[in-house]
Amino acid sequence: MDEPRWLNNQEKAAWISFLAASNLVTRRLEQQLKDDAGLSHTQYEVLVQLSAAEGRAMRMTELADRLVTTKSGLTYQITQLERAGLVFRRSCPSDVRGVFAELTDQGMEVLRMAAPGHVAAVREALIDALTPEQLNHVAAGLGEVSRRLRGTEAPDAG
Amino acid sequence: MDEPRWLNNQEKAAWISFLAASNLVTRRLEQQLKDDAGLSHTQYEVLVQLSAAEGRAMRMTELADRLVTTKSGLTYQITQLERAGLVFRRSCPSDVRGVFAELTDQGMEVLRMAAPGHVAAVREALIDALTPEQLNHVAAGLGEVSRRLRGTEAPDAG
DNA sequence: CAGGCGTGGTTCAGATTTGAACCAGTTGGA
DNA sequence: TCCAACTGGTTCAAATCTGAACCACGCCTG
Repeated sequence: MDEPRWLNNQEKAAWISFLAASNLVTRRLEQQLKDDAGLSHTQYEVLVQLSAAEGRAMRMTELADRLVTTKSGLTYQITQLERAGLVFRRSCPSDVRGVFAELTDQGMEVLRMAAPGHVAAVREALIDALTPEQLNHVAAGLGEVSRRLRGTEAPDAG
Repeated sequence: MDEPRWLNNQEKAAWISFLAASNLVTRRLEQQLKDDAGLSHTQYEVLVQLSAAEGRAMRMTELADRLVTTKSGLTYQITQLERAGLVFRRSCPSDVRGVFAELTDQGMEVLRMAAPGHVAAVREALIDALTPEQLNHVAAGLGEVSRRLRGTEAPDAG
């Protein structure tokens, strides 16, 4: 068995800052949304995606894919949002199995109320912490990382 | 109420790639560790931290801090690891309230077995996806982000 | 030395996530 | 036409996470 290629100091630093930033930012935004809008970050993202979609509606699988979550996880969250009146399900005309999640007016309104605070938090946590040039470097790097991972993604199990 | 400073396209792209990369990488590594070593990423990180610590032991709070998790979450995971025989608790001599988590030989061994596969996965997901220069840019940016967030962190509630 | 406050960890109930079935409908080829 | 393989979503039990209480002890001041 070959000696694995351990990380050198630069690489280790990159990895550690990636992990830390990922956790810290996630945690911070989760907090902010919960406090200010009573939404989890996942829920907020659902609203955002739907609000930008054709007819404010999107298929479950497509949505799960965008949010990088599992089918069963999304089923749960959509049920919650439906209960809260922010979203409703309707079946897909072209495929009986399919389900659309559609944003309600109330959902749109909640999103409108939540957005400014959320954007401010995103700025504070990430955007305004960096120079525009730094930000572009980060975007380029992480964009590449995402593209690659999406390409070799395992099929969803749930 | 002032119009919030919405994100421009560059900023939006940066934010989206950050979120996607964060989720995708996390998910991928979680998967790899579970499959190859039967550990969650949190558990793996506990072993890593302890293995690098003085006397292979660390205080609970310190550990929770490093892992960017909550006290109660760590309590749970340490209990799991203790059950598995990879870690044990012992009390702190200088402060009766304090608890040390200490790595067992078996824990060290499990870490040794898991590390190569994990490092390979980290390389594939992040490190080797980028040029060294890109990687340094990313590290610099995310390092700055982490530093800031750590500075203004809310006290742990759990 | 008492009293009040802060800290270190744990406990607990409730919310969420996960992956493995599972059901139903769709598709492609024999 | 028929059937096997696949896809879209849901369900379920088990694992994990979260935050609020809680307990016990350290620390500081009067």
